[in-house]
Amino acid sequence: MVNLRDLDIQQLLTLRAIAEEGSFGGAADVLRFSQSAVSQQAAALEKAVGHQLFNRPKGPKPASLTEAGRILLEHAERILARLEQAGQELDDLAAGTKGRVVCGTFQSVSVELLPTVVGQLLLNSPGVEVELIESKSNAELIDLLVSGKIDVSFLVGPVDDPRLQIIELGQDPMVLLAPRHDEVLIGPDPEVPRTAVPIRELHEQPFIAQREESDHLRVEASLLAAGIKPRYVFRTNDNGAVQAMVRTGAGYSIMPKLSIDETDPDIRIMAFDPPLPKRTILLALRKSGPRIPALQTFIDLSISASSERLDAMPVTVNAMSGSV
Amino acid sequence: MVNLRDLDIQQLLTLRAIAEEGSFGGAADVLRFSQSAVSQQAAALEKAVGHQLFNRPKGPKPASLTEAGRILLEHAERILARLEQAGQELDDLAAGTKGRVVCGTFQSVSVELLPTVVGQLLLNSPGVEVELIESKSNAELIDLLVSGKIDVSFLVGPVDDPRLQIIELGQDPMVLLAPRHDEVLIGPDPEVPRTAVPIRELHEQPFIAQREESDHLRVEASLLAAGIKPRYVFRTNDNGAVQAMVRTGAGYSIMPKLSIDETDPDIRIMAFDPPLPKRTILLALRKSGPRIPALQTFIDLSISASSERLDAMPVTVNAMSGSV
DNA sequence: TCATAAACATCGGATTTACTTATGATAAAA
DNA sequence: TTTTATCATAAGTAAATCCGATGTTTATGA
Repeated sequence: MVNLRDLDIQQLLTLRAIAEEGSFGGAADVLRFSQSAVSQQAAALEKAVGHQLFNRPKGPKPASLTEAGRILLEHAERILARLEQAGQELDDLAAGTKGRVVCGTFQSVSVELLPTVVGQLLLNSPGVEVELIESKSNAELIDLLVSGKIDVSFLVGPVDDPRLQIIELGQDPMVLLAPRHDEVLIGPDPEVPRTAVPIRELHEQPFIAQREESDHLRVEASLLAAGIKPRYVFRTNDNGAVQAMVRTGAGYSIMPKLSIDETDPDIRIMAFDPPLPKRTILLALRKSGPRIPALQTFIDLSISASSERLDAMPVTVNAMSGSV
Repeated sequence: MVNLRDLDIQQLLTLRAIAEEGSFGGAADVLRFSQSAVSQQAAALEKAVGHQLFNRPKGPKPASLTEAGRILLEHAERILARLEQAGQELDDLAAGTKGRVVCGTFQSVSVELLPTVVGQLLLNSPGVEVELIESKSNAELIDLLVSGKIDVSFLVGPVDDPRLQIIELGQDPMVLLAPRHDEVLIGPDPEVPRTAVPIRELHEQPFIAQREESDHLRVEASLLAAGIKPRYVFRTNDNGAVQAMVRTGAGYSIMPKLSIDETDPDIRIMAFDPPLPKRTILLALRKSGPRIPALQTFIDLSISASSERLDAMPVTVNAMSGSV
């Protein structure tokens, strides 16, 4: 049996060239080798496959393939074509028109930000595949990222991992969801509804809460610190359910703005006075390793989509001194 | 763009092994290389394709493929599979269960001898292809044979070409075709028809002749030498037409026995007294070059079929002294 | 018939490639 | 901190590969 390791792509190229040119010397010319080299390659190939591949009529007559040579050539053509194709696809990858991006995400990002990004990406590069892996846990996403199972991930800040490159996309404020025609928190003049609600008015009001979400725990802590204790009338993890409950007037809810379906006409969104702490939304990548262009496009689109949907990051002293 | 010549089948095997084993060291073990060799091969492959193919997490963590690596691996799998297949087909070729035999032939052989041979060959080796190239000219068949366009050819002897190996299959006698119920040449007693006709009785008899066939020219010369001049009433090159004309009683014909459809019930076949010179039927092959097993089978079957359908070769003095 | 040309094989030598072994570097795990 | 499991790198050597020159064979043409 033939041992694959003894074969060589150069030998297949030579086989093809000899078949096309009809002579060793001709093949040598197109391959930019000496005739001697082609002769030696041909001999080596024959030795490797254990069959005579070429008829070598003595004297000034053209060489031709034996039956074994024809069989091998057929396969060689396919193999060389596939190598070409592989090269082409790698080129496409480099050009950003092909590739697969596996992205870690969590619910509030999945609702609107991510669909926008993915939609724009696929619009311009139909050859690109995007796979999403959703998780509630920052830590799990970081693990997947570091281990290479995903290429990029949205995270909730702060994150400080030396293995990761962090891009701060912006801040996602917590907002109050109220029914459209609510009369309690909307302010004295229904014609000019308030855009911010004093948080002390929330005391003892009925609330729909997310269950065990870290966001929610942080919010609760903030309210408690201000001496405010909401009254929870329902708990669920389903964002849509929360929104539906609010719509019916069963209670209010406090949610990250990103999670909300802002097209819902029966819902009013209001800020807080004073504002609750905002979540920082991050995009994280491995520091090392290749970054395919499609991924870079994904990152760029994420940044631009965030600038429209998230609050800007607060300016830090360091950032200020960095410019000038 | 990737230069195919820089790629190497060993590198593809290594790529696959690394992907399967999840580590360079593991791949080295299954490939029976040192870890260093695998590392160098991986680096060389990456350089050749111009993309990083492996994620190499520092420390004791498994290596994985990058997107480029996955793309290349997909193609590598196909390429390796095709190499396997090529090896398998070459093995089949060596075993005689696959291959293509291109055979030169001429009409009288094509009628019955060849179908028998081909039928038996395909019965035992369905993977074998047989292609027939028919020509009237011995010289043309020899050219095709020497130039490698055909692998083997039936010829009419004598042939003495130093480039060819000649196998004498047997002798094909010339026979007289008469209508079944002929009353002229069949002899005095219709119940006991003669099997041989004295050639002098052919003088001035009506004959159907083949046009310009070298066989026929030889026959005519023999008859003329004996002072016999047939009367030609029809000439055609179509054997079937000749036989049909004879059947209707339009005339007799002299044909090589091999060309005749002996199953025709309306035709009587008779020898000559004295016999006309017989044609020697040969099988010719190139002296040099590989002979695939399917071809050898073809040769063997041709010899055995000929021994049933042709007269044995006359024993020569040389052949006699050769034995004992 | 003899020289020429066209084809492939082979030899010898230089260069390049591709292993192996040994060692280094890194980070997780113990 | 030490150990362990990774991969990378360096140095040396064995092998492969290529070129140039030359040899062999056969058809062609003078």
